[in-house]
Amino acid sequence: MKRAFNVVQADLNQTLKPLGLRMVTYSALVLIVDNPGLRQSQLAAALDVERANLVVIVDELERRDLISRDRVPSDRRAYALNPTPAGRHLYERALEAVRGHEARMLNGMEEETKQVVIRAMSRIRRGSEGGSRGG
Amino acid sequence: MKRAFNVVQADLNQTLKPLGLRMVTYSALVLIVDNPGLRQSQLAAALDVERANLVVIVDELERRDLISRDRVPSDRRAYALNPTPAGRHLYERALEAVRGHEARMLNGMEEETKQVVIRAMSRIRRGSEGGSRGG
DNA sequence: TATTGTTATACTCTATAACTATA
DNA sequence: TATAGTTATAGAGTATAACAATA
Repeated sequence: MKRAFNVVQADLNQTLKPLGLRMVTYSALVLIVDNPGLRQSQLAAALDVERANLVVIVDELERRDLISRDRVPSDRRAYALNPTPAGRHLYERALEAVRGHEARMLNGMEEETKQVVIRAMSRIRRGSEGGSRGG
Repeated sequence: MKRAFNVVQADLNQTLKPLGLRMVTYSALVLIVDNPGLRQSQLAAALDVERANLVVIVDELERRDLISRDRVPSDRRAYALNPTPAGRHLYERALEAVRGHEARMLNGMEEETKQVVIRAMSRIRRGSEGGSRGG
C-alpha cells in the first residue's frame, strides 16, 4: 500500500507541477472551490493537516491570487476562504490534468474493481473514527 | 488513499512501538530474516530507500543485536545482513502483533475484497516500472 | 476560558554530493 | 573507472508550544 501510494503521489505531483501545484495545494484548492467560504480550521480538519501547517499552504494559494482570505463579520477571529476567478480557472485545468493522472494509474482497470478499492479505502479510513457501528 | 494509508501507518507504528520497531525497521527485519545474507544495497532497493538512509536503519537493528553485519569474503566492499537469534525472536513477536493490526484494519472485510485490493495495489505499483506490456 | 490564526521551532523523512575501500 | 557502504547536509513534511485577537 505504501509503495502504491508512493507511485500515485509521485505521478500526481508530476502531473500538477506544470500548474504550480502540489498534492496538498491541489486538494486545498479543490475544497475551497467546492466549498467557498470555508474557514482555515475547517480546511485543516478536512485535509487532516495541523492549522499551523495549513497557514503556509493558504499563504501560497493567496500569494498566487488563487484564493482570498476574507474576514468573517460574525466571527472576527476567522477567515473565510474564497476562490478568485484565477483560482477557479486553475481548478478546472487541474481537474482535467488529474483525470489524465487517474487514467494512468488505473490504466484499464475494471469499473467494479475501482469501486471495490474505493469502498475498502473509505472503510479503512472510517475505521479509525472511534465508534463501533458496523458498516 | 492517502488518508487510508495514514490510518494504517499510524496503527502499525502503534502496534510495533512496544517492540521498539517502526514500519521501516520492521520491514527491514522481515526481509533480513526471510532473506539471510542480503546485502545493504539489495535491502535498500527492496525497501525503496536510499542506501545512505538505510545505513541508520541497519545501524539501529545492529545496535539492538537483532542483526549482524558480516563481511562478504568474495566482495570485501559489501556486508551480508543476517538475523541474530534475538532478531528471529523479535521477528516472530512482530509478525504476531502485525496479524492483530491487519485484523483491525481489515476488520471483517471479505476475503475476496482483500484480494481485489491487493491485486489493484500491486498493479498500481508495477505500473510505474516503465515498459508498456499490458497486464 | 476557549478558539482562530499565527510564529517559531524541533523532529522525522528523504534526497544529494562527496568520501573510503574495495573491485 | 565503477560499486558498497558511509558521512554530512539540505530540503521537505509534520508536530507542538506559545502568542495576539477575538469570542
